[in-house]
Amino acid sequence: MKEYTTKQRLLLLSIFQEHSGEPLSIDEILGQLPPGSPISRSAVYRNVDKLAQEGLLRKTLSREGRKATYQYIHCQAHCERLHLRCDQCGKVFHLDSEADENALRSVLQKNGFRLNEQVTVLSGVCKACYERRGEQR
Amino acid sequence: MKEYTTKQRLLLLSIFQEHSGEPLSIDEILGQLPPGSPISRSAVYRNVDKLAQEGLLRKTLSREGRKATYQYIHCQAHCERLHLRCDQCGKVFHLDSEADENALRSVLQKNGFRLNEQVTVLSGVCKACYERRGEQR
DNA sequence: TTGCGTGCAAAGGTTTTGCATGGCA
DNA sequence: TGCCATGCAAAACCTTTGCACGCAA
Repeated sequence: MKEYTTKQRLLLLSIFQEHSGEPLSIDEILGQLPPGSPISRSAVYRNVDKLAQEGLLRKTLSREGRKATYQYIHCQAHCERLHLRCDQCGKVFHLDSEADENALRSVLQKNGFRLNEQVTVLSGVCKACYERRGEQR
Repeated sequence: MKEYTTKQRLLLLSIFQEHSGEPLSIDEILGQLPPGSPISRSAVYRNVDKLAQEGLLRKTLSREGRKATYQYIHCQAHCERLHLRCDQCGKVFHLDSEADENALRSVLQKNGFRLNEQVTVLSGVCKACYERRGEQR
């Protein structure tokens, strides 16, 4: 089964790279495309599905929980680093130091938990987002 | 705005408590109900939505990504413990020790990451699931 | 008794699919 | 040239909504 690198696929990848880490719904993807882009709605559906299967995108629910969203995973599968993901903006952050990372790993290991690099994220709210919301806690 | 505790709501809560931590789709919920249960599909939709808003359930995507699923959060909002969630079975585990937990927290804090108790989970694959799949790694 | 929650059915919105055509390898 | 991916439109599917009625408080 041959695979083709079409301009539609490349278009989508470029959109996701521009919005690295942000979750985009199908409509948002279509909205981000330059006007007159040679891609149909169904091609968007088919491509993001494929990209998600390949592990390049992560599929989640939109904040309102109505639509599916996709976000680019810029950390490759072979990348050994854990990361944090913000529930508000969808951005993904690396840990500051290797020591921090090792601390996390050792806890996980002790608890019999296997790391799955593609999905090993801590959900929460990042500094920028909770400061922007003016919360104190 | 008054609120009523209906038998439909109680039925759903009992289902979710029985399947504590497992993600259930609307159809699975309906399937789990005793035959002839006095509840309609739309009441299920309305109730799980409400329960999710109240923070009793978490809404996610099914493994195939086609349907929404809901899982019971048995850890109350005031519960200060972090937990691990298995992507395979949806079960939620507490950390073994308080020391482990503190180690995690300190890493998060150092990285300017705010904990959101209701969503602070580590995704991965639990021991039971990866042993069942017969994987080595 | 009041008015929210329910059940039913229809509407709405999202995603998938079939088929003829186009374009990458 | 062969065959996968696309585009379009229809179908399928999931979820929400309107309305009259029932039931919890």
